[in-house]
Amino acid sequence: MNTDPEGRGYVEAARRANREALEAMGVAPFGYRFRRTHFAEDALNAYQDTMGDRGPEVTVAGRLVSWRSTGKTTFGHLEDRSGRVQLYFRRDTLGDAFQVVEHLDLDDHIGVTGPLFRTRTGEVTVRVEQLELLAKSLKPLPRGKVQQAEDGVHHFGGLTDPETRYRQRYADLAVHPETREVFVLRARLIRFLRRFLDDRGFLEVETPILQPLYGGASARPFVTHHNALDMPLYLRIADELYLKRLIVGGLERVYEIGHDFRNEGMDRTHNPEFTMLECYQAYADYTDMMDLVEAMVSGAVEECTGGLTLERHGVTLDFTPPWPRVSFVAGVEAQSGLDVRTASEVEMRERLIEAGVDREEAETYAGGKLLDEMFKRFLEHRVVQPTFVIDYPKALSPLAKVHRQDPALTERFELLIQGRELANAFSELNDPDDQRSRFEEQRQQQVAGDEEAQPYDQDYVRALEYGMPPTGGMGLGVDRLVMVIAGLDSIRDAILFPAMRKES
RNA sequence: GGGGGCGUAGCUCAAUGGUAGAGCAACGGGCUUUUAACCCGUAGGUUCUGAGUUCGAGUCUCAGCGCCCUCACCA
Repeated sequence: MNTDPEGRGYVEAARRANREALEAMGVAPFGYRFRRTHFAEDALNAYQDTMGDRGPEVTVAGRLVSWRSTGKTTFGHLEDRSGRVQLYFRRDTLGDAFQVVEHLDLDDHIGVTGPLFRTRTGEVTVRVEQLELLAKSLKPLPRGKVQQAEDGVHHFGGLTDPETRYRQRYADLAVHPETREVFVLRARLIRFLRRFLDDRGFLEVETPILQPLYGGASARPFVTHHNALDMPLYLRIADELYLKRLIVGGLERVYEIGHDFRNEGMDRTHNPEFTMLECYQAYADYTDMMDLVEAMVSGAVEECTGGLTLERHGVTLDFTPPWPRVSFVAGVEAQSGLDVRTASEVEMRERLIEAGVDREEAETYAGGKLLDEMFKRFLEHRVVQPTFVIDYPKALSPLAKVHRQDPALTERFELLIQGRELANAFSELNDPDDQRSRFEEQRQQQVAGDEEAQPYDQDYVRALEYGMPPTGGMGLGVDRLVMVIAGLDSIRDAILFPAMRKES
């Protein structure tokens, strides 16, 4: 590569030469402000065919996304957040200003003014009479060519490398309107979730992200250090215990939308920091939370897509309530032939091995882990349509209340869609003595080497001792809901800046 | 963490172990209604990094870095 002293290539050197040429003729390469009268989309709509060659004058601003010079004439497209509009630059219209046009580059930000007309090929276009350079682009975006044909939009080249798309999300967004659309949809979804809960009397709150003691889920935390206090702090793995303290405090209905942090593996459905919605409702139980989730998620799908069905990989997902409710025990038994409440661990392990689990691996399963494997193997991945799996075994659910009709079970449900957990909810355990003994169990597991065991939170037990009303609680993975609604296969496509290794 | 794949021009990709190429982008010239504009010409490379095998490595071997897929764990 023929580089200048700063290590840039010849392509960038050419843009810098253009910048210098513009500065030499008194054109500032970076403006301060610009007032537009129309977005691109509005400009297109402002033209009527009866107007002929002299449509209304518009002032638009945006980034140059295409550029075709034919000598004394140049065509290009300007893109703003609403879309694109074609620009037409004529030497005899612009006079001396045409020299500026000759030093523009693809990706520059400009503002232009002029009347609308329709070209010979039928496209509504701005005949540029005034031009202002707003920001010079010194580095070309990795832009492919786009051809709009009758059978759809065709892409030629462009930014396709996933690593570059995530690391340089700004370039991905600048080049791909469809990427911008995902995050517009994400914002609309979160706005809907807030409004939904606000309308039902839930109070939005903020609880600590830096915590002296983490809890509320089983996961390994990130640890940091507070210098002034000289003590370790943990990034929260869940909001749960703080939100329930607020229920004790009488706020009755609270929710929080924020980031949780879990120091675990990353893959297509896991990012180390992710967005969780948790909400808690006093005097409610898990059946109330099921109604809430059903209304909230189906409402979100309708808000974002206009309908209640989604096409995903050839399957139609139907969000029309009510959704099927399958009991954990019956669902696993239907596929495995075993009732997990009465079957022996040996029987369950043998059944898993028959189903294809490695024998050596299966021999290590016991207790809650074994039940979890039975669930994963015989139920979870088979659930495609929105479905509530309800009444989980007690061993799997240390924070949930015991089922009022079966002491082996808890009042808990998960919402599954496409074989994935989207939400998890309980009738919350509010007996402080019971909670204390469950923390004791966790402490023993921690001593035994379980790095995900939950630490004993004495302050939380103290709060429960003051009396927490019966409460229904729910947590929902917002990134995963975005994935479902936007049809994304990787959580990285639902997060603007997904976690990446340090760039070398 | 285990297994598999990939890394070449600004972008997208080629190249039997034998002179590293193409399209687009860039630069120069031409063209006053084009739209993947077109025509003529020019330039552009530490083939991810480092060792090794070889007369000779983009290609083969080893190590490292990064990304993707997959399995395990977790939402």
